[in-house]
Amino acid sequence: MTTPMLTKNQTLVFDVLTRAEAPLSAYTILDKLRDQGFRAPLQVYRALDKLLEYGVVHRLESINSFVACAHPDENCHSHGLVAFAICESCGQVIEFHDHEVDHRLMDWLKSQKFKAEKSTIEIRGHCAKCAA
Amino acid sequence: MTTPMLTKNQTLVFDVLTRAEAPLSAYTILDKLRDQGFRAPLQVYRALDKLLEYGVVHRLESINSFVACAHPDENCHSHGLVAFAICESCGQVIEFHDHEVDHRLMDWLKSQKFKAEKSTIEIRGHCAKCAA
DNA sequence: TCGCACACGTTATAGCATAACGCAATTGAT
DNA sequence: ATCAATTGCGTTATGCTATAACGTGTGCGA
Repeated sequence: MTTPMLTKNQTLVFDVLTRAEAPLSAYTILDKLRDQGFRAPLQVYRALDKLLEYGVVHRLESINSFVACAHPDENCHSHGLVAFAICESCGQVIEFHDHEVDHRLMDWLKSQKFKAEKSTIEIRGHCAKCAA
Repeated sequence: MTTPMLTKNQTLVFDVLTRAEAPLSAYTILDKLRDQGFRAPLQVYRALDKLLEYGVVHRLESINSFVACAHPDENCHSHGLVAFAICESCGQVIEFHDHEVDHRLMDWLKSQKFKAEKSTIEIRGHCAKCAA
């Protein structure tokens, strides 16, 4: 799937996420876009839904927040599983992909005849800088 | 760490989770315990916090729910990472542990000098029965 | 017996997410 | 040209998830 042209709201939300240094909650995004005319959470959530669908934004389930994909040009959906390391001090997120982990998980799921659809792999802790 | 004696509220919450066939939200637990005198969310959350600390209950971040550990007798915290396959039809959860995946993830984190503290691995999809 | 730690109860509030309505613009088939 | 279907948008209201802040009671060691 190739990413279609983004609408005005989608672009605004995506830009905010791209500029952010750390994941943002939907309500934080809303606040940052009030000057651009955003009034209600739904405006943010609707844009996010699409951006997630296009694979240019990721949702971090463990912190109810959203980040721009680390490589929005390629299509993240085709990379297999995505994992995240989230620093609890500075908020920074490192996104990574590991085929070994993918295969191993997929094999296990297969052995259970479990049809995987969505996956969440999130490690919380402290990044190199903050752990010092 | 060995699990200490559970308090009354902790026992009530743990029993509800143990009897449940699927993960429960905190508010669902609350409703199930109204007859036992529960009135407020905090009673549930406080018990859950302890049960999570003891490792006899897991939190499923991607669905804001809680499940009893699949093997509460051993100590789950010493098993390395825990992963879950969550069926979106029947709600059933399969808990599993894979050292290969652990190592692989841990190696990667190490290479980034990232100090891991908590991990979340959750796969949503359809179980063997429901995928048919 | 004083002080501390801990579980508990209650009220209030904060934070995250979606339902349901209606309008406007676009597209594309008839 | 026109109608129907689709999609995005705006608004109000509501529901679900989680915690803050206060106070009470109980047990236990110094």
